[in-house]
Amino acid sequence: MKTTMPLPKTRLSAEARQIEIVAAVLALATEHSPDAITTQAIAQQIGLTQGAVFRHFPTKEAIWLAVMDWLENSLQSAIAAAIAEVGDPVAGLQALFNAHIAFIVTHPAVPRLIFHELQKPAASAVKQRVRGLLERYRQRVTTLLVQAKAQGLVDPALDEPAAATLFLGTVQGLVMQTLLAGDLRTLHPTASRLLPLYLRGIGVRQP
Amino acid sequence: MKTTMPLPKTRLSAEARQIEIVAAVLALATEHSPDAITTQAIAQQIGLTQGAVFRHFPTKEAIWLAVMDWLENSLQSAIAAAIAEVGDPVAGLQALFNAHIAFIVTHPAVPRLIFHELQKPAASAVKQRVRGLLERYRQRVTTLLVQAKAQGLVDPALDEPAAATLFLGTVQGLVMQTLLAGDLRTLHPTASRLLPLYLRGIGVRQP
DNA sequence: CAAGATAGTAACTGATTACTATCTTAGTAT
DNA sequence: ATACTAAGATAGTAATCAGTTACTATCTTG
Repeated sequence: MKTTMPLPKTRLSAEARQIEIVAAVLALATEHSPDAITTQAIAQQIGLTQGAVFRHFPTKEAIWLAVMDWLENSLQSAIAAAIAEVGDPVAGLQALFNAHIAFIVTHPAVPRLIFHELQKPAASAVKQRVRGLLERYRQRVTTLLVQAKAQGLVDPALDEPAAATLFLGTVQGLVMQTLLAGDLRTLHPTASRLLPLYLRGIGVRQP
Repeated sequence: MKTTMPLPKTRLSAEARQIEIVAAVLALATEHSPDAITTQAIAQQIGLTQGAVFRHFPTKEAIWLAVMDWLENSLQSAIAAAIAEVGDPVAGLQALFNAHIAFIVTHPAVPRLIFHELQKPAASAVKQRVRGLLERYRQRVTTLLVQAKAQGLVDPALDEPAAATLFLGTVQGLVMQTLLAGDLRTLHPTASRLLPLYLRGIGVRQP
C-alpha cells in the first residue's frame, strides 16, 4: 500500500514542503514505528534528498512539533464539530466518544505517535505538547460531566475527575488493544459495545 | 537515583549473568526509553564491557524475549496469588485490579516496555509474546465475568467480552495517564476511585 | 596439578543516525 | 536578458548502534 504522491517534480515553497513533510510523517507512522521515521525515510517518501529536509526544518524535533501542531488543530476541530450538534451533555459525551474513535480510524498513525511520546521518561518539548493536548481534552470531558450532573442526567454523587479519567482510559485502552490485534476495522463495533457500559458506570438512566 | 550493584568484581555463571542482564534492562527502563536501552547501557549498568553481553545472549532480541519471560512469570504469579484468596468472582475482579496496579507500582518499567512493543507495527517475536500475555490475562478476566453472571452478581445481560475489554482498558488507560503525569504515587488512589465506576458499569449491585 | 571450558576484555566492523558545507539550478523581479 | 533568491543535490561529518574477532583470565575437573 504505497501512499506516495504523484511528485510533480517541481520545486515547492517552504510552506508547502513543510505541510508535505508533516503528511509524510503521518503516512510513514501508519506502517512503521516512530523510531523508524528517519529524516532519510521522510525525504524518500516525498521524493527529496535527505539533506533537503533541513531546508525546511532546523532540527528533527521541529518536525515532530509541527506534527503535533497538526494533530492539535485537527483533533480540536473534529471534536468541536461533534459536540456542537447535540443538545444535552450526555449526548455530547457519546458524540465525543464516537468522534474520537472516528478520528483514529481516519488517522491510524495518531495513537502510535501519542503512545510513543508518552512512553518517554524525559519531559521533552514534544511530550509537553502532547501532555497539554490531552489535558485540554480531559478538561472538556470534565465540563460535560459537570453539566450532566447539574442537569440530573447522571449519578448525583458522581466523581467527575475519576469519570473523566475513565472516559479517556476507555478510549485509550480500547485503541491500544486494537493496535495489539492489528485490525483497525474492529475498533468501531467494539467501541459501540463499550460505550453503554461506561454510561451505566457514571449512572446514566436508560441503557 | 543510581541503581548500580555493588559489582563484586567476580565472574558469574552464564545463568546468573542472564538474570542480572534482565534486571539491568528493567532498572534502565524505569528512567529511560526502551530505545535508549542499548547493549552498551546494559553492560555499563552491570559493570561489564559491551561485547561481554553477547556471551550470554546471541542477539539483542533474545534479551527482550528473556525480559518478557520474566514478566510473564512475575505477573502470572502475582495475579494468581491475588485471585486465590477471594471467594466470589466480583471480589476476584477487585483483587485482580488491585494486584495489577500494585504490580505496576512495584515495577514501573513494565508498562513502558509493553507500550513500546505494542506500538510497533511489525509482528515481531517479542510483540507476539506480549500479545499472548495480554490475551491470557484477558481470558482470565472473561472467565471471572462469566462466573459472576452465572452467580447473578452482575447484569444478567452483560456483554462479557466488552466488559473484559473495558477492564483492561481501564487499567491501561489509567496507567498511561499516570505515565503522562509522571507521578506514579497517584496511581493507587486514582485506581480506587475508578474501580467503583467500572463495577457499576457491569451492573454490580451495591457501590 | 595440568588441561579444557568458559567468562570477560579490547578493539574492531559496517551500517545508520541527525546534521552540514558547498555547489547547482529553478523561479522571479527588474 | 540579467541578477538575485531560495530550493534542492551532492557529498560529506562525527557519533552511535548491534554484533564480531582475537586474545586473556579464571574456574572446574580429571
